Amino acid sequence: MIDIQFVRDNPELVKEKSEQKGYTVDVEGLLALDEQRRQLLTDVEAKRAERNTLTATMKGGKPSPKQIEQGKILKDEIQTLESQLQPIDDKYLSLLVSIPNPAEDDVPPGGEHDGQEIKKNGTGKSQAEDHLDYATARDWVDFERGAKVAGAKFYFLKGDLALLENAITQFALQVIQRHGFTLMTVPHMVNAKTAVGTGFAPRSSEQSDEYYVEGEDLSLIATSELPLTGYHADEVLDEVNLPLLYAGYSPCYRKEAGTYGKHTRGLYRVHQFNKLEMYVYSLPEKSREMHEKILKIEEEIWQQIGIPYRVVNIAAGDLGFPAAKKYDIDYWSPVDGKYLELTSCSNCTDFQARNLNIRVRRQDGTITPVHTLNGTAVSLARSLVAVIENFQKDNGKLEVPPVLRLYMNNREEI
RNA sequence: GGAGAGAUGACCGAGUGGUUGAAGGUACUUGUCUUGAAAACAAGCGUGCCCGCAAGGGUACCGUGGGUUCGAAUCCCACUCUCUCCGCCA
Repeated sequence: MIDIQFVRDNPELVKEKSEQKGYTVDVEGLLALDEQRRQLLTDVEAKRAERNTLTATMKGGKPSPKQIEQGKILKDEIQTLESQLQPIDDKYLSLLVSIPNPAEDDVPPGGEHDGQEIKKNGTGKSQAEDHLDYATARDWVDFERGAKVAGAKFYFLKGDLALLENAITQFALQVIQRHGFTLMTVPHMVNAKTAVGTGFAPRSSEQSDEYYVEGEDLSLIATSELPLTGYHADEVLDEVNLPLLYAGYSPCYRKEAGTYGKHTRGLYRVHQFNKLEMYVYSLPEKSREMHEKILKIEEEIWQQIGIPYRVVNIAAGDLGFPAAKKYDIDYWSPVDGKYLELTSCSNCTDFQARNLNIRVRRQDGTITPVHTLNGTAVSLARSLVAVIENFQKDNGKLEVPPVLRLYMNNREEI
């Protein structure tokens, strides 16, 4: 959630920034409730102070009937005030959490198509065979049987393609380990508190992309960002230990409801895929720098594998609720003749940390929310699409990118 | 899944209705002593929110949520988690 003090100090800016992200928020309503809430809180606390003073006079001895009578009156008054405060408090909180994290000033305005290309690397081929036809012909992927055992958009990877997935994972893991990330396996389900705190839609929401476990307070994770954010919930971290660099490896489960019409063929958009994720807990003043660093690591991975790509500074309207800034890396698709999203990294500033009460004790003794960042190292199903499209050889084989051969029994092609 | 025990501050650990935000200890910070360190001694040492320019004041918090009471860490109810034993099991 956003800092209420920031809203009090910058009501117009908050409104503007929210609209820029595509959210209509009731800032005036929030501030009015904030005002009411503080007034009532002051009243309640004054009454409680009265009660505390009264009970202090009754310590030990037997209270007189008169004292008890006075206590009963105070009790009623407190209850009345509290019952007035409760609904205001609830409404106040629901309005507060409806405000998205404002985009940073260097985020371009606009929506999905307004991202700003800030870099291009490598030149791609002009054409290639569609990855699904290519992989199916070689018996590397089986969507039909995936549908049989689970449903549409589920799949089996087989043989060399499954091995290639493993190779990409291993390679990426080596890269990020060199940069200081600690590998973690994580729970593949999280409770509502963690999911909502991370910024994912609550169970009741229509637009939720998560799978829920019936009868349990659990949802399947859409990314290891969820458990990795919850990992330090309700903790006060020590400044000397920051930044904390975690690498989460897990399957990601997504309903992908409402994505029809988007690029959906084959492995590009599926209900389940494995992902190696970088996650960072950072000092507030270091988070922008960390964000650039995560981007550099992602670039390093794709440069070394040899995939042509571009980097896009995502526009405000396409950022998502908790992110203040996001970079996507889009790979060159010779099949579609354009760039398609491959990875992304976000700076969520103190937004998730506020929700989940994750703070840092500074050297000077003050305590403040940390900043959290996440970035894809490799998102597997999609990485396979990028490699298949960009490494087809004339002899009908798929070249194994040189840096991956170490993890593929030194094979040069498959 | 069954039975039992438990959950208190950074940590250990007292506390079963009334100066308890919480004894005592450890750790930490500062000071005295010391050539320096250790030891010893002294002082300090939770978080959120509200009011206040500040100094400071108020309030809440002893797993979570309800309840009883003039008053709850302490009594009652529900839930969550941890530990031990049994069962099951990769």
